[in-house]
Amino acid sequence: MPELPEIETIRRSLEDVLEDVRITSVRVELPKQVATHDPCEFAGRLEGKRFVSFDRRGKYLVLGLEGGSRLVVHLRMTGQLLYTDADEPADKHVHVVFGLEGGHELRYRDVRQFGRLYLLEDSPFAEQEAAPKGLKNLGREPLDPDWSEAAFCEELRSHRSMLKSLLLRQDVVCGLGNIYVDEALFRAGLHPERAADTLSASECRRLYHAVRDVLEEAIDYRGTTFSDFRDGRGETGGFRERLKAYGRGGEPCPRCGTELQKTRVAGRGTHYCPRCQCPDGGSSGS
DNA sequence: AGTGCGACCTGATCGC
DNA sequence: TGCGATCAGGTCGCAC
Repeated sequence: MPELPEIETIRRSLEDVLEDVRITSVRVELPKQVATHDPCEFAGRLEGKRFVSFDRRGKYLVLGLEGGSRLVVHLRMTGQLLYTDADEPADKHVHVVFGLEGGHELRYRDVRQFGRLYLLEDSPFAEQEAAPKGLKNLGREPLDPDWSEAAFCEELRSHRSMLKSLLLRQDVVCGLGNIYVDEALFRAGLHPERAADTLSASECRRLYHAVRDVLEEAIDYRGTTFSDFRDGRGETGGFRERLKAYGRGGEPCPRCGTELQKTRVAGRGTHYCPRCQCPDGGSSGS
């Protein structure tokens, strides 16, 4: 569930409270959540280090530590990183606890236990065996100023797959998940099952801007909370009520009033307007 | 190259 | 009241 806007929101909220803060202890209660080390070694390498940088790559959070190592976190579906007072009670879903100077803790909480923590070195991710494949093969950052319309259109035309599958691929464009793919396709007026290599130049352009716009707006609203997403301070996001398609199957399309459909495309729940996003392309004008 | 599916998990929800 | 089935979805590995 947490996608680019949610990870970016967490990144910012952690930067506010963790900059130059020292880790005093590390407790791993569910070892499988740490992918790179056993609990003892993980703790030993982190204790005493300060957080010095806060970055994001796609859906990965990259926390830089004093000395150059990096704590990389992928939240998958239900992972949370929560900054709290140490005396705040923790529930059974808190699986890793970083004790911090000043009586606080950073807690990794994950109901479904799909998320992973990686402790990596200073060198490029691609050179590290322990780095997750997905991180090594990450595609372009959709909010990078260097990500051009032309590059995106060329990429689209080189694939025959459905738009939905393609936009979900992190090695093509990183950071999109099920929610923002549906939203971007709705905004662009493109059917999720449309073959990528059949898009006209103007359709490519619409999709490019739809992706960027929806991500930027969602960040402005601090992400989308369906059930699990919280930022580092435990706050929910405000973008949910601004979603136009995702989670709205059966409701009228906000643009034309036709009933929004919920189907399954590429194995995912998919929400779209059968009129505004008609399959043969069309010019969904306005 | 692409597609589809099972695996990994728990909790919420629904039908009976 | 409870029990089983189903769904939710990010990523990986595998089969076709």
